[in-house]
Amino acid sequence: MPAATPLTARRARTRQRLLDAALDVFAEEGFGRTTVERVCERAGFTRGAFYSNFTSLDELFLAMWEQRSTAMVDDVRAALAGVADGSPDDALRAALAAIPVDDAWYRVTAEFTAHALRNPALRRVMAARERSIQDAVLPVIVAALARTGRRVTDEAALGHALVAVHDGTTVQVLLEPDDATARIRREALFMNVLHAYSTPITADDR
Amino acid sequence: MPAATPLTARRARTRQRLLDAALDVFAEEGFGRTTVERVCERAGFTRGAFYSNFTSLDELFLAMWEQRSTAMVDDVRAALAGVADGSPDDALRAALAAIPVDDAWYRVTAEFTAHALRNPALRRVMAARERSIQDAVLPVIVAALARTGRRVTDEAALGHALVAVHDGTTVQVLLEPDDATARIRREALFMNVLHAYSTPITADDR
DNA sequence: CGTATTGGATACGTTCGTGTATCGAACGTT
DNA sequence: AACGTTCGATACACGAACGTATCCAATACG
Repeated sequence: MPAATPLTARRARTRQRLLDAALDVFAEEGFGRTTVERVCERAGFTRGAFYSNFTSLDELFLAMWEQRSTAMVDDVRAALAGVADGSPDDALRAALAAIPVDDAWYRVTAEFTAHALRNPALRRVMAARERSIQDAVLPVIVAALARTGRRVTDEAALGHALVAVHDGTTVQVLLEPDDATARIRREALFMNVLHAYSTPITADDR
Repeated sequence: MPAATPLTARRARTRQRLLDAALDVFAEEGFGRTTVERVCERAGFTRGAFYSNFTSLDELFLAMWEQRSTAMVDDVRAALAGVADGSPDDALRAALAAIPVDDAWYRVTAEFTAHALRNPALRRVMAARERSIQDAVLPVIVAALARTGRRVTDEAALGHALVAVHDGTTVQVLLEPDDATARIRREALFMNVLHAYSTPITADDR
């Protein structure tokens, strides 16, 4: 008889269904307009189920966000790791182009970020995520660049630049759903930034 | 006796007070959690005043947003126009660094953008703003670059890249309030992008 | 200076979401 | 197979925000 939460299989299932529903509803209704009731009905439960699994909507959101956030980082990391020892620039460009542009996830993240700016504790959560993105993605980028014969000059600066470009261009792509130009410009900007923050390794280096 | 809205001086004053209050409250409470009541009490009115000036909270928000948005664009344009015929790179860099990073405005815009992705009409509003930014800012940038001896290769691409970098780095600066590094990185990235999308004009050009 | 009109305040009924307290049913353990 | 435990449903009381309908006061106009 565990003291806090037994966490049986059944419990885990409904918890996950609530988490999944949360992403959908938060994306559809918006961060501030989301209610406990709608999340529950989306998950096929009543509020009773919710209150026996979470204590507040904030708690549910945070749990959902952490889960999805780490999953996203893993996805990106995997996509970039796949570059391996292929052809030079094009493989890298293709890998960057494969980074998913997810409508629902963007909305949730953007609104949560805005919200986090009001709350020191949440701001720390966002800062931590930024760090974990850097930690997970940068090594892979550096390695991929090395395979194309380039050495990164300032890793931290490159990391932040890539995140900024990613975030900034994601909106543009989403706002122009049927304009392929946006995606192309995005990829080009990614490559330009990679280029700006690295130098070719020549034979006489070092 | 005008048919629609007489728009007397008194009316205009309370309208403006409501618009000003709207920015504050939307920034503080968030897009979804903002209520008519709070906006009114912030402006020093009751709901009666509101409903005799606007028909819905959405209408108030849009009016406020258009007003502020064009004001912001004008500010940026003015800041960049000031580069005039000064010293080369540094003046441009200083001008870019002077672009305001406004906490409240960022929150409002970010949340509104997320919301606009759900509504075709609003999405068009955002797209129009993007265009007006390009139209207002690009010529000034191109001119400033020309004074430093550089010619822009792809104006549209540069415009979108600058907006993306602006948006992406603004969050980073706001999330790290007391870290000067973020601002410096921001400026550096701006300059790198300007550099990537332009070439030096040499004597043998053309 | 007086009167008509407009702008904003007050009062009201309604809807919607919340959180708690209670109850019934599915689970798994021996 | 029976029984105790846990999970989720149902019922309830409360509060918040909305939008309208009505009323009083400030303003503009003759």
